[in-house]
Amino acid sequence: MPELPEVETIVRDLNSALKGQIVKNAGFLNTYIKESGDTPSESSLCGLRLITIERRGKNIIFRFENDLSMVVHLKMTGRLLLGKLSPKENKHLHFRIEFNNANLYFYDVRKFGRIGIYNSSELAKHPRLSKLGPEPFDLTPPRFVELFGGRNKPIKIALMDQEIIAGIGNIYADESLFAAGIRPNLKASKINTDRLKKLHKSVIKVLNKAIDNRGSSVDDYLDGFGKSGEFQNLLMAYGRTGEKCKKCKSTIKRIVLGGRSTHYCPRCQK
DNA sequence: GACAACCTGACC
DNA sequence: GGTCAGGTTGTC
Repeated sequence: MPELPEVETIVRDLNSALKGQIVKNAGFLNTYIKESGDTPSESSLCGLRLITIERRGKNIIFRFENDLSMVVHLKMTGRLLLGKLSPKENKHLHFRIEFNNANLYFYDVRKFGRIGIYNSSELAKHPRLSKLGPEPFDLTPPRFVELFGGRNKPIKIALMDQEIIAGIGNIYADESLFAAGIRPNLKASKINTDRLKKLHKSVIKVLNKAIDNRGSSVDDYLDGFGKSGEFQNLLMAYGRTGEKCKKCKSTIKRIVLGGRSTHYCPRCQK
């Protein structure tokens, strides 16, 4: 479900509500979503202070005292929601933490999401986190060009590759490429430096604008308070197959790349 | 690379 | 009944 802007929004919401609180209780209601490889049990969080919550790519990392971290990946339909009261029975509720002043719930209809608890040495070896590429906002234009320049694969596939750059998924790959005027299936190696620099600017602009609008609620995404985002109303390409391009009035086309629906304007994107 | 798999639900 | 869905991972 969520990509960088959605995860960033959730992390900000949760930090504002939970930072500094003490864990009273924590537990899985369904261990199916427990990440394989995590070792300390969830009960070891009890009594610990939540130092802060961080985002790394699409991953959410809760930092607790005692060198413990909890890693959450929401995948397609996962949600982290705050609540004062216990929700009534919900078959999609899989994990909960009670803090002294609020509760945090993990819901996931499709059960693709994962939660794992690690100490710092285990966290350093985490198979997904340890291989993650740089954060988009940390990249200079030359570094961005270097990262994508020689790649012999469609630029959209490279943009969504978490080991090349972290946090971009299907929506923001399509939107960034629209903003840069680049066809999603163009091989990265065929794009000259100026156009790659333009793409870098577009990625940053699109991600920032999406964060400002609290993410895109196309299907399932809700923020930490259970509210929808607004960026779905501003999408130029994603999900607009057959509709008129907002810039040139041509019809938005759909192709499949890397097994994912890909939307672009054949006139604006070359 | 392409493709299926992991799951459930919405929609045609 | 079939298709599709903000993701990742393992197998051709």
